[in-house]
Amino acid sequence: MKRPTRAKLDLGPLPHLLGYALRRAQIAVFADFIAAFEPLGLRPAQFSVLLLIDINPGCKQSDAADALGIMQPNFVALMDDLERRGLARRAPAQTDRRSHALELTDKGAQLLGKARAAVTAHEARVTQSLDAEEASQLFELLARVERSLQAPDSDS
Amino acid sequence: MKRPTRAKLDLGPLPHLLGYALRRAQIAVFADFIAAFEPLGLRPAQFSVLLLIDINPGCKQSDAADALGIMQPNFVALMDDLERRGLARRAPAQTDRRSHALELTDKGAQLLGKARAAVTAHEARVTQSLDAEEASQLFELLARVERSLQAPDSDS
DNA sequence: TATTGTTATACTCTATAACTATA
DNA sequence: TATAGTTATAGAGTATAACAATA
Repeated sequence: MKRPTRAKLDLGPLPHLLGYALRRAQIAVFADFIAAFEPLGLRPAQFSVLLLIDINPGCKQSDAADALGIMQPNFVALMDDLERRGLARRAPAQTDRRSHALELTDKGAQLLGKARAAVTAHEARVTQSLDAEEASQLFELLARVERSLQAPDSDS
Repeated sequence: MKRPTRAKLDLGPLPHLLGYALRRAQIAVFADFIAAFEPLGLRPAQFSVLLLIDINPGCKQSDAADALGIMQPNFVALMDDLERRGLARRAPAQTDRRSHALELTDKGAQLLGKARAAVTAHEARVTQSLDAEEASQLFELLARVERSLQAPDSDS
């Protein structure tokens, strides 16, 4: 029972800074996600790529990276791994010989099925403390914060 | 004016996953913070350490790391940098010759003054799309989500 | 024996420059 | 001249094991 006797320090205004509160909540939610998806061998980014390809079959690699906010050079290794594991493939694009049309394999579609079930359970856990109205309010406020900071210069 | 002609893909259920929405909002808020604090030479973690030492002068290094959720080995380099820049120091602790009592230098306190002004302006920017009640609601919901995921086993 | 701070290390994520092959 | 994909690389952030000094 011997507790480490760790003194709890005063965090001052930190918990009232939006960035800090967001970071703490995000870390907690991601920890649940990572633990839940570890048996499937999927990290959050890998899951989002499989999902995106399933919804947009044949999409270009650069469009996929752009949609998920992943830089193209970093997306290459991600796709390499999914392809090596037989979950997705780079098919040749019809019109442009430079680009790849991304597709799920049958194995990838099958894994994504399990992932969809896991994500439903995960989502139920991380929103367990919120009723439907509160959850909807939280998403609304998060989207508004993000949108208000996006491209303050709309002329570009 | 020639736009890059980037196709906008369907993100499917991703925006309705709490972890994804949190991550997007957190990245946007941190981008504002990082840009605002770049002139002061402070990253988010460095600012939080200076703030914590100011509020808890003489605190132990391990307590500071624990309070901020930073692992002790990683905190060492953080403190090394702040000490090398003359912003904070490791004073010898009175009762325990193993531990350090963390303190701000005058220079560190002075920089923290500017940082407090910068953080006030930053906070006003990132909450500009929310009224007082909405901001308070957002903090409440974030804290509740985090707390509901913390230590599901309270016996440890 | 356990704790404080430290070193060494490794893995993930992120970011930029430069290359190739196509357009 | 520009784009799609790639390589190489570098920097943060984060994680664990093991050590010396001290309790």
